[in-house]
Amino acid sequence: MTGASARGPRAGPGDRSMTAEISEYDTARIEAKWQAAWDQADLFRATRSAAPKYYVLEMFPYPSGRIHIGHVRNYTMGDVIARYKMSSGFNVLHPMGWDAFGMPAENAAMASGGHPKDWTYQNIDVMRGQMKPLGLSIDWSREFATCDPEYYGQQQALFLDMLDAGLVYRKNATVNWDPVDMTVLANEQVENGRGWRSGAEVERRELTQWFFKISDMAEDLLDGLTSLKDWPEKVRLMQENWIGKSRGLQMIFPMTTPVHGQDGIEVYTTRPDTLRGASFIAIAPEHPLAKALAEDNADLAAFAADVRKGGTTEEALEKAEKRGFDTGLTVDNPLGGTLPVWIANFVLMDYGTGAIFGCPAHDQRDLDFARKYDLPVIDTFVAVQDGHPVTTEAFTPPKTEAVRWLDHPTGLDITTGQAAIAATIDWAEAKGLGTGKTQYRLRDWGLSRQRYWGCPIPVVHCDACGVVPEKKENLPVVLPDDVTFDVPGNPLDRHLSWRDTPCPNCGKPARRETDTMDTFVDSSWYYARFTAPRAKTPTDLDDAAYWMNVDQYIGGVEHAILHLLYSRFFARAMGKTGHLPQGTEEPFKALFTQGMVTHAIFQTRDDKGRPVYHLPEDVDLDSKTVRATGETIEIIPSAKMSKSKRNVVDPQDIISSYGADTARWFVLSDSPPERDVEWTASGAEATFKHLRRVHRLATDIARADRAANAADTDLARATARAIHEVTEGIEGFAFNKSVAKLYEFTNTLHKSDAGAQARRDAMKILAQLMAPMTPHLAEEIWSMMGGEGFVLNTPWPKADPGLLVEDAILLPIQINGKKKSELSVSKDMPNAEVEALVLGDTIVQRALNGGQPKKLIIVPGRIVNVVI
RNA sequence: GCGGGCGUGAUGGAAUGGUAGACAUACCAGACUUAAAAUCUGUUGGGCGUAUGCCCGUGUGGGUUCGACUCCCACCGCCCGCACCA
Repeated sequence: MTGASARGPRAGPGDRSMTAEISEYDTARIEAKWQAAWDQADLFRATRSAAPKYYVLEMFPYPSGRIHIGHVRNYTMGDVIARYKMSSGFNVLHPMGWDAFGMPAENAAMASGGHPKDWTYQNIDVMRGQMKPLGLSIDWSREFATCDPEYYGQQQALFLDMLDAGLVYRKNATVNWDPVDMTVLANEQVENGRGWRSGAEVERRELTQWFFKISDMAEDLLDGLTSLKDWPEKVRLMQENWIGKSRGLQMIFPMTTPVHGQDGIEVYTTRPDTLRGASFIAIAPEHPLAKALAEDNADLAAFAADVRKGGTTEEALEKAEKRGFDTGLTVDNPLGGTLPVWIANFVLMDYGTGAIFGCPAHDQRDLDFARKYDLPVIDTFVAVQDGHPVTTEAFTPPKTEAVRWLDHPTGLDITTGQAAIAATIDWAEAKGLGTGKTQYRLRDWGLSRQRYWGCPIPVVHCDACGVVPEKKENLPVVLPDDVTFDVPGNPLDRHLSWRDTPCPNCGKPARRETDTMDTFVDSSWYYARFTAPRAKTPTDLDDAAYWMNVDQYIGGVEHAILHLLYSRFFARAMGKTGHLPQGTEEPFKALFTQGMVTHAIFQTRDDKGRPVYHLPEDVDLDSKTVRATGETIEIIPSAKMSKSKRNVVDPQDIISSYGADTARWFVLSDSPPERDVEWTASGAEATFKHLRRVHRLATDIARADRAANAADTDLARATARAIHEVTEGIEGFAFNKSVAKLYEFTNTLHKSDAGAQARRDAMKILAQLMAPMTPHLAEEIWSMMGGEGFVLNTPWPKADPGLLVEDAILLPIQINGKKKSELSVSKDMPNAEVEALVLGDTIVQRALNGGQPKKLIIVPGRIVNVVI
């Protein structure tokens, strides 16, 4: 009997309606049915009990308006983990919320009227409505948006406690200022030195702003990275570089003639070993000395103002030429002689001391500067072999490479930069010239935004008392609703009845702070809030102690630095202010960064050669033409989805044509989760067909009636292997491999000649294994097979170890490392017997041609290699 | 410039020192059909050969090893992150 003939009766035209009723894979009906059943059973509510917990979290979305297929991939991955852990006996916390403050809401209000609040909450409703049909195992009872006063009020409480603990302060800082929109712009909002909305030339302006003291924790944040074993190496490295620890020397060059009360310039350098090569001092245009000099030097003031224009973007800085202004002042060089003091556009005020010594021979920037302004170039070391003086390229070998030192103050001859630096710091400290100092590139986190749609900073400015924290009982400081966006600038500044308020300290008239918080603040502690989203304090320590930390965090790699670093800072800050228990300093135990969903772009060109984009449904892929016009299309594969390129796939369309399970299965299949996955119409279609095949197979198996037979054991073995391999794939975040194994197992089951009961048992296991990926279909099959309760509540299957080991194995035989033959042997056959069988193999004998092998390597149970 | 990653059939990918190409897509062929679709079955890395078979093949060149997609060195190409950080 063949597998094919054993399948149930095929539906002929006559009995079509009957068959349709029983066996049709009706996704709309099946998915709605099971989602309702889960809701009814309140299956996803996270509850505390004696059982172990598992907290799985996907980065919450910004409510931009519609969900994207990329969101589907992100949440499906989390859902696979969540459902797998639920079936494995864990209390699972799998919440969802909205990162709801931010500029797009205000921009929408400016562009088309309306209110940011309405825009945001409407978007949330739409997106929640799009997410629910996906059948995610989310505890919706914990949902919140960061723009809920209930949430941001607690954030204000947190802010006040951090202020109290000295973790927040105010200082002047240079920012990108858009003079038309009258607001501070983030670096990424500056394009070619112009504001991205207004097109106005951006200025660098100094404003008093609020800062979190993240730099205080630089060392701890760096240290903590080593414990994050389940984070991608890449992300840890990016954070390490961002923190940017360096060791150097801080020293003062005395002014030859003190001016404006300054008798020295303090300099920081990581290359004190090149001190002898110093040929000038360069200070930042914002350096106090430069500012003092500018007061009575119009040319200098003009230079500083000119340099300040053009923003602080990377591109602007990269293109900027090295420019300097000679102050005419000099400092004394401790090694003898004097050095001229210049103001230079490439020296940053907020790193180190805002002043450097220039060593043109061993720094390309300094060399460019020296050549331009005709300053000396002094070699301090040369290559050990054929060393030659620096001409047009600075000599900057790795610090680990040994070089020959010329007339070094510490008397060094041949040694590495590393060793020379250490020696010079010791030497300088002994001579009292300076002190060794550790610097971090990480700067304090400026959180002030001159914006309406953000969390108000809960302080009041009083003429008498200064900056006064709002009283906790007055929280939340709620955003006023009656604002307009028809005038540039921050509406809070213009809203007098909101802005003017009595001082919480003395009661006299005072003004509220009108800056709001950076939206990164909102997302820096939401994971903690999810453990007790309705608590009257930022967190509930008992709940936090049970649920924290996040066991698996999943999101885009674009948040590798800022969001994840800020969250790590906040977890520490919340610990210090008593809002999180011990052991939560690293809030995300494991991190997974998933790839994007991409889609081909179909384009033609207009008569001017500009690209014209076409929707996938408008092109014919066989002939590679546009259906309507017959023009030949260019296909750009694997491009990031973008509305303007017309290659966006709307999850809702997919769900309505194929169902949620198809969308979920597709985004998990083929590509490894960390890599991009290409959405193709044929792939989606094929996925649907496969699920329909599984459904039909289940229908057939439910009806079939065949006696137990010898094939039952084979099927049991295949089942055990499937359990083992699918589980391994899920545990190892290789969902594509689990999907492949499920295909394979389905094919095996389909072709199996096993008896009805054996096939039913295998089908039940298949339903269990598919459940994390395609939960609706899995529940449907589970119930068709007579399974009890929900498949989700059924303990995850365990592979019988006895069935995983094969008694007889096919042992490959290699000749000189190439597979030429194979041998069927029992798994634990002694090597001597294997050797005899190998040597008796006809192909081996032919190759040996009567001779003896040079060597015979037997790897028991794996392979044999005959070396001739 | 600095740091990191990747390179395997027509395509997405599998194999992390042991049978390269699992699984899927696409293509082709066959069955069913008046026909098409759907469904089912099968083939498909390249070359030589009637064939048992043989040779080549994981970006390129070299090395280590009985054995290399996998480890090491050099190069080429692509991608990502950071960057006047002294």
